[in-house]
Amino acid sequence: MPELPEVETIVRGLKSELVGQRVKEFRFLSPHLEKEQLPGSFQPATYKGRKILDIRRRGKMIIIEFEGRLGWLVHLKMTGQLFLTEPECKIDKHTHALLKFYRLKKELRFRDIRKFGFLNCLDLTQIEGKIGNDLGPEPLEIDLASFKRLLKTHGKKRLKNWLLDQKIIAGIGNIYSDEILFRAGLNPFRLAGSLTDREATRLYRAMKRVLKEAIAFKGSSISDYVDASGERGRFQERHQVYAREGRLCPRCRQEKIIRKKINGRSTFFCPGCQD
DNA sequence: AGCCCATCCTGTCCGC
DNA sequence: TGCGGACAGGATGGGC
Repeated sequence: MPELPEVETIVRGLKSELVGQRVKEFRFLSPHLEKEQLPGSFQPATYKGRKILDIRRRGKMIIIEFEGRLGWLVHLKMTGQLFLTEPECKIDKHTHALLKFYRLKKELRFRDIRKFGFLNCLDLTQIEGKIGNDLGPEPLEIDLASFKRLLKTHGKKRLKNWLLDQKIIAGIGNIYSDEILFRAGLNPFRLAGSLTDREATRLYRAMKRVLKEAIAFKGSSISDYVDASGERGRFQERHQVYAREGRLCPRCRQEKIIRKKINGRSTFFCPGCQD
């Protein structure tokens, strides 16, 4: 479900309400998250009485830091949600974990229809190790020269796959890769190493612009995504190509948006003005 | 090395 | 209305 802009929106919302709050209770509501805990994980009871010190994002991962170097490493995958709600609000069968606080009336819930997501209870050192090994740089922090270098070092990959590869750049998913390539006017089948210097600069600027704009609109809500307060995003109204097969291209107004599969993922683009 | 496909799981939508 | 198949924001691993 969520990509960088959605995860960033969730993290900002959670951070503003939860930093400084002390845990009264943490429990799993269904067996699957508990069963998937990695070796060396902490029991939920370990978290009781600890304050939340920080909440941050790395790529599409969410890291919640508790006192005593305890953490949560959360990935929402396709349908995961992490949101605050009133305790009276009904808990359905897709809600898998619950966190209550002493002072805050609202509770934090982890809900995930397809169960692809994870919530791992680990030591901060383990979390940082996992993240450091698996993820490429942040798209909103990388500089132009490093970006161009990455295009060359993974030059045989198609642009679509290059953008989706979390080890190259962390945080972009299927919606934003299409929107970025449209904004840059680049064909998703092009090889990363084939871009001219000017095209590479265009891609870099499109990436920053699309992601920043999407964050300003609080992400895209296609079906399940909601932010930390359960609100939907509005960037889906600004999508130029994603899920707009058959519609007239908003740039050239000549060709229609088409859909092709790349690596099993639906890819939407304009065959006229994306070369 | 990189592409394609299946896989994890549940829900929705579309055509017959 | 029911049923089967395709598809969905992610990531991984096997085969080619």
